[in-house]
Amino acid sequence: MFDRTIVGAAAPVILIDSPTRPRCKPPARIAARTQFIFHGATRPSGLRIVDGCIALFQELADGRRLILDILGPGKEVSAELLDLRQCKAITLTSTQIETIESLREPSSLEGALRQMLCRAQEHALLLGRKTAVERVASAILDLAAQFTRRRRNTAGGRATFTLFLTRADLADWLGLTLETVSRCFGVLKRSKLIAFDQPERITIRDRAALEAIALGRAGRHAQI
Amino acid sequence: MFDRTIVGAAAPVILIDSPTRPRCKPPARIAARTQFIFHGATRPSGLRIVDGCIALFQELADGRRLILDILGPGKEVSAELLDLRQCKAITLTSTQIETIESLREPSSLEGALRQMLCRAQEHALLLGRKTAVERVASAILDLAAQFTRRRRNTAGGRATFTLFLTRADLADWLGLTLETVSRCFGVLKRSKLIAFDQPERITIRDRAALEAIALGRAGRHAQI
DNA sequence: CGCATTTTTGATTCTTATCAAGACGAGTGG
DNA sequence: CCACTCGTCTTGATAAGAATCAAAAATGCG
Repeated sequence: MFDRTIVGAAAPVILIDSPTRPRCKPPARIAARTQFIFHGATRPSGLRIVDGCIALFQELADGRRLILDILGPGKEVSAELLDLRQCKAITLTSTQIETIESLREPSSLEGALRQMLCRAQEHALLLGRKTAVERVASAILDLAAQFTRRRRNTAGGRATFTLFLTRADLADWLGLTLETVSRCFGVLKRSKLIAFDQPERITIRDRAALEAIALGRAGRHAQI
Repeated sequence: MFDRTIVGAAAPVILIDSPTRPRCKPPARIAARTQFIFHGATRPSGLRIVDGCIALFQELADGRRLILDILGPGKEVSAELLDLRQCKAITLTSTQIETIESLREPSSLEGALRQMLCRAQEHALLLGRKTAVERVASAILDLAAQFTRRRRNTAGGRATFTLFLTRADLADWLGLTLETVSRCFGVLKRSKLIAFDQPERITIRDRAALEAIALGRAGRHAQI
């Protein structure tokens, strides 16, 4: 129940409840659904996601869960960014990370903090004032930006990407239930704003319309 | 419609739509409901709230508003903290500020960012996963911590403070409507967890119970 | 092939939003 | 001093949106 595995040489990363014990020399690959927390007391030792997906989340006393942010390739995680709060991290797919001991300028941490705060504020607006469909549209656009691989085939606003989050993860991120998330995907699919055969391979078919909904430009009671 | 007033000597603060033109030598007093934005391009010039209350907020395309944070005495505001996003600030009561050019160590900004992020994450949990009553209970506790004056009379968890926010402000902060906020105040009042004669002078009568609700320890369907 | 997990869909309930009206208080001018 | 207005707060009736409960498809895996 308390499987501690150190990632990296002197890296202050503790893995708990890890279903596997990944090789932990950076760059390391961490198995999907591995929960890990950072040991805050030690020296800065940032990690950058090379490939994969990590969710930062928080829990309420009775188990209600909220995913605070979804981090994709290029995003940084470190004790300084995470230890603030009882915030935990979990990989949503097999994830490759690299240490970034090298670029430890003071500006780096501040920039990362600023970016996280920026995203947190945007997400607060989503949670506080957007409808279910607007939330899902926003999430799809955010994830498309983070996880769409090749630039080609992105013409006309089109983009296809892998959803590393289950409907339940999305629900915990967007402050909804998994059924509502599923229904919103259905609505957007039937309206031909998105397309998917497998539930985790999403294609954006009409980015402009999706953005209009996500930003509330379509109005609160848009029929879609 | 675009009334620019510079606060402080070289302070990069722009007041727009200010109903009055306050004397702007720091420490300055700003009238209630003065909206102001910071000019981000200039050099760091933080402000600290001496007395009063400022709300940071954001708007959606169709006018839906979300207050991101409520700042009381001791809290800092600056271009670095605010410029991130189309986030605006407004005083909720007559507010006195002081410049903090003096303590411009690099650590200060980072600490302030960290604190804002911490509060933003806590608020995200509130917006995403708490019920209306839980949100109002959380807000009351937060505001009590920020705005309760004297330590005396705080025995037994009791505390009385002035609510600078209207029910509509609270609604925009908590992702609710003003009617729902009012009803929740009524519920908490009838349950004797809080008391008030004037709607803006709130007394906490049972802090422990309020905390239990705020933290979700009472369970999602608590009868109160 | 069976089993487990995830997703979808349907029926119903519950919470909160919306719409509406009245109460209260502060400020204004006769 | 008293109507009058304005803004805020409270309360009630109703509606809408999302949650909950339930069950059936789809998918992946050993």
